Amino acid sequence: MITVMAIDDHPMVLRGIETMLKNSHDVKIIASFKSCHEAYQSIKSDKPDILLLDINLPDCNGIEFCKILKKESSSIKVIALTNLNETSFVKNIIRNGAKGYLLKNTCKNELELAIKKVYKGEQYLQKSIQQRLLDESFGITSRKTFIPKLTRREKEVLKLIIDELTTQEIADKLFISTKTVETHRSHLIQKLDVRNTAGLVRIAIEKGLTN
Amino acid sequence: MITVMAIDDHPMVLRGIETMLKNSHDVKIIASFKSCHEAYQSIKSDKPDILLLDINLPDCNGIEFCKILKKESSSIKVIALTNLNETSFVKNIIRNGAKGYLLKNTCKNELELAIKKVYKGEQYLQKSIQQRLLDESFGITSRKTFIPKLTRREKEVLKLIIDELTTQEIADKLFISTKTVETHRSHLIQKLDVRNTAGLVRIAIEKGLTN
DNA sequence: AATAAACTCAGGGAAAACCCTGATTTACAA
DNA sequence: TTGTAAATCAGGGTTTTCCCTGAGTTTATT
Repeated sequence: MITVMAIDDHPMVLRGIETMLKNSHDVKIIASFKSCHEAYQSIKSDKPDILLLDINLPDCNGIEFCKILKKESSSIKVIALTNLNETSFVKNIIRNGAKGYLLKNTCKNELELAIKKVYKGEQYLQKSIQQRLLDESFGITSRKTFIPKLTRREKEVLKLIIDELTTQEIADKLFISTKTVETHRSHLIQKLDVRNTAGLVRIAIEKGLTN
Repeated sequence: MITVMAIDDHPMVLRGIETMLKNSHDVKIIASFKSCHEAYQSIKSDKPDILLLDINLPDCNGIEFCKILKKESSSIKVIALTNLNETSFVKNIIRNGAKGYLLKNTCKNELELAIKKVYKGEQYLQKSIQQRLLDESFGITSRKTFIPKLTRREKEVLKLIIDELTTQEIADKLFISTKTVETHRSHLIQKLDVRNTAGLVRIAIEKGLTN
């Protein structure tokens, strides 16, 4: 019997999950929670095999929570269960340790299948998500699949750019000259293959370089 | 016994609704559908008392569907059941004949209560929605959830900014002067309460204003 | 028909971003 | 030891963004 916990802030969705899995012979929901905070202790003590995790949650971001869990105990396997149909979120949470990604429009069979696959150590992505990732990699290959190496300083500067700081302000904050910041900026623009600040921010968010 | 139908494209949510109402003595779910199209004939023939209706649906907009049903003078009473936590949607669908508005984070008791109230001819709005409508009429806007209305043109310009186009390029593309584009830019900066292009891109992506 | 909102455009100026070449220092690895 | 990557900084110039005031036109709503 595979033990499962779920975190979602919608009681309706939790009920739906419970109902979908109720008659399964292999999968058992042992608890469900409205927030990460509520779930945390139970996960620690009861150690479920699988966690179904929403991303938009009231108290904390699902991606962050996934990261934390992975850092602390590698045994639990996380399946993202969310409405966010954006490849950037998929990449981001997979990069942070999730093994599956399902949209909430999934059905009973797929949910059960995903849980079993992930339990066995495989990865499970919903078909439509999989297709979109493929399409994307065929379409904009060079840029989107390439993850450039950014130096420590470049990442720092990038974060501050995203926080709307100007070159002058960044210079003041890091105790370096504006000229140095400009150098980092142009390196970032080259490395990330964009044209200006707008592209910098977009790519950084899409690739999750903000963390 | 109050008869209820539900339309939602997420099987999970439909299951949740069914489960929530299963043990009720006064309310009975008689059918549920993934799209308006599928539901239409059943509504016509079986004439349920209440329709739980999502707004974002694959084949048609819930608000439009509500309008159509009301135009055909069916006696059915519509309760919007959606994730759209924006007063504009509430006002819009209420204006088009809906009698209730619930978010999907509602619980069993509230769902049942709302159905009963609406069945009796009363209006039912979820507490948080009600409060926000009140706040709004007093001119209070909470900055966290506040998503300003962008005009058609502003959205167009915003998308092109995110695509790394310069003001000049945007002007060429939209066949307007650079000065006009600059006006839109500064309106965007004001409305979204940011300091520069970086903030514009970040907020737009985070709030999903790109669609 | 009247009001409001949206869209358009202009001038002028300050600030910021972008681009290029070139250079020094530090650190770490081959 | 030598080479490479990283981080630092400068000069000097171009382009873009940002900000302000002001104003005419179109479109939607009432």
